Amino acid sequence: MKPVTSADVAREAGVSRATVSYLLNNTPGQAISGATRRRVLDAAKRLGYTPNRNARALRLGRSDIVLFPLGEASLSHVFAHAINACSAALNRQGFTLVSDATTYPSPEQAAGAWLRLGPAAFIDLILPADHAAVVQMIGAGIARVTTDIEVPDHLSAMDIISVEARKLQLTHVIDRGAIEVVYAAPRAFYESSKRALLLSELDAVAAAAGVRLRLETVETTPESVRAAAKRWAGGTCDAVCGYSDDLALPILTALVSLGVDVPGAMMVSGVDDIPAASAATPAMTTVTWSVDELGESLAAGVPVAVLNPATPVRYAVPELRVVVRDSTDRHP
Amino acid sequence: MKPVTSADVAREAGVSRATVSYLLNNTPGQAISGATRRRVLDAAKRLGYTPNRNARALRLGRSDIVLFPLGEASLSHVFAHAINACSAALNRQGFTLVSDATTYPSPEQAAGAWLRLGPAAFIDLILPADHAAVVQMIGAGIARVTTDIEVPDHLSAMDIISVEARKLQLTHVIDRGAIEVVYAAPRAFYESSKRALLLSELDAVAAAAGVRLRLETVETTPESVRAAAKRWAGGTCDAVCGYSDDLALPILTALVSLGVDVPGAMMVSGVDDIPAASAATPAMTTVTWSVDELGESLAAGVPVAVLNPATPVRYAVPELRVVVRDSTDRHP
DNA sequence: TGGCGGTACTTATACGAGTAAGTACCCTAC
DNA sequence: GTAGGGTACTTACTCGTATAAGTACCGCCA
Repeated sequence: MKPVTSADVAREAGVSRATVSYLLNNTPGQAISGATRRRVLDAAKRLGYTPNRNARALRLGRSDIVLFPLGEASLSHVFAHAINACSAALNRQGFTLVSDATTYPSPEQAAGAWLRLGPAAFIDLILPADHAAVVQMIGAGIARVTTDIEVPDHLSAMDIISVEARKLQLTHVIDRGAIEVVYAAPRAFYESSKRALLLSELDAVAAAAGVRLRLETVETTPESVRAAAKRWAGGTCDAVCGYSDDLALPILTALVSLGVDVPGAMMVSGVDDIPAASAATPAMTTVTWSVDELGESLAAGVPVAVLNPATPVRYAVPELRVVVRDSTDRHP
Repeated sequence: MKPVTSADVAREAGVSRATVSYLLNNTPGQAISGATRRRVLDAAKRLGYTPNRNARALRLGRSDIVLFPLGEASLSHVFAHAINACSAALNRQGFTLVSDATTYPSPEQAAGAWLRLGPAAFIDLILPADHAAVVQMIGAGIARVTTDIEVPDHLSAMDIISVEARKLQLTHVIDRGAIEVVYAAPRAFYESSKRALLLSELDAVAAAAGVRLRLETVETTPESVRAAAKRWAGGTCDAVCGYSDDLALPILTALVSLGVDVPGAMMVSGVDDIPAASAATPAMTTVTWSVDELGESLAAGVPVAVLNPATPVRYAVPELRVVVRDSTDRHP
């Protein structure tokens, strides 16, 4: 069964291909009689005509694909919702959002795969500006939609947002009266390039508040978490900030099972707002951001960017906020 | 800056476009001299030539895009890894895997977006066979790669896998000596179409083992989880199976904080193996499946399917397995 | 010396859409 | 009665690639 082309529709309706095209795209400045219009629309529907995407993209010189590289962030609930909102908005405008959850072995391979996809635009949230793929895509005339955040070399906007989230997380426990705070993160983080920035920013927050901040390496394993919890239970610190909910939640349950009073003796908070955080005992405080807003503003930026690929379109990132729950519910 | 076409390369190398095309695709049965080969390759590299994806797809009648609709499953860690494995394998074969994490308001809208994307093949794991999008895509000649699982109407292969996972979960606690089991799931599940199948299958497992099985509605909220935990703590059941780790983990911590001995007095298990499950106190038993295998076999199916879109390619689903941890570590 | 076969190309066409430019017809106004 | 202008179309070309069919040249053998 051959796909139906506009020529088939034209033949069926007894008109030329041009008429079909003008009509279906309702091109301005083209007069088409009511009778013809009806015949053509009827034929198109009867044959089940769908325009060939590749032919159209070839002719117009651009596709309707918008690429959203996700990288490691793919696992986040926050992102999943942002993508939904963004995709819905883009569909309304005739674009197709493609989110790529693949983590490529090298920037070059990512660039290859993404260029092959031939998107009209890409959303740059998790990529550093000097990433090989970004450079190549801009070179290929693909429109870039990015944040209005000032981003240093080798870092992505997401890295900056991520740092801001952790600053907010720390500020929150300090506001709630923490005097000595432990910051717990997995080794993988301490070895990543984002480390330096986050550490200096956190130190600055702690110093400004006159609070003692200690960094510790804790893995998402029962042994590591339990050993850490035992240390802290016998120590002097009064708040633990986990690098993510995935880490903070086990820490919370380990402390509770050791008989530590949370939040009375020790506050615990995470980042991400995974579903299990809200229902934990005690419910865990975490940091999140309003994502529908993000999806909408991403989508809004795309048509603008596509019409003028040379200048990147920048959108505002929605504000981060602390979801205050029992695990830090202590009044200073 | 105009994109470089094969005509540009041909002019630069002083040959015809056909020669460039034959050479770059190393078409069998075409003789090209060493000198020409070098000139063309050199020109292509110097100009930075990349074939226009849309033109190629138009000419060949198929694109190199493979679509993987994710739906609600997008949140699962298991999937994220399967996608990575699959994408890597497909890249090696010249395809681009596009995973769509969007949850569309209607099957028709999903169909629209996916057809616009114009994939050569799609991976059917989360879609029911009678889904409007599946029907339309097959009608459009898009190759379908699917599992060898027998799937009833209105259900997807993922639904079946999901049921098998829960059967395994239940079987495990029964093997460990459970006598009276509570199955906890959110209201959303009980209202979904998968409900009937899962419930009858679970009942069959319980009946065969002579075990009492009770179904309860529990939401992922602190109130709901705590109320349920309190009920069970004062009751007679000795195992709780949560519909997902997101639900089971809060249940586990709520029981522990009520002083219930897990697994001594009550076993707890989930499904998905989220990171926090492994590090919880006690570490939580869950069900997962080996995903690299899945990614590989999906990828292997694609080239076959693309060459012969009429007959769907079926791949075997990797086996589910219980990740046994402390929360069910009791010997019968 | 003419024909055959191989090498190394080129010419020409198709894929399916969008759109500028042309044409045929009718109606109105001078 | 014909020039002008609108309506309702059609013709013809274009996008960048793949490939069937053609051509030109060389060497070899009968």
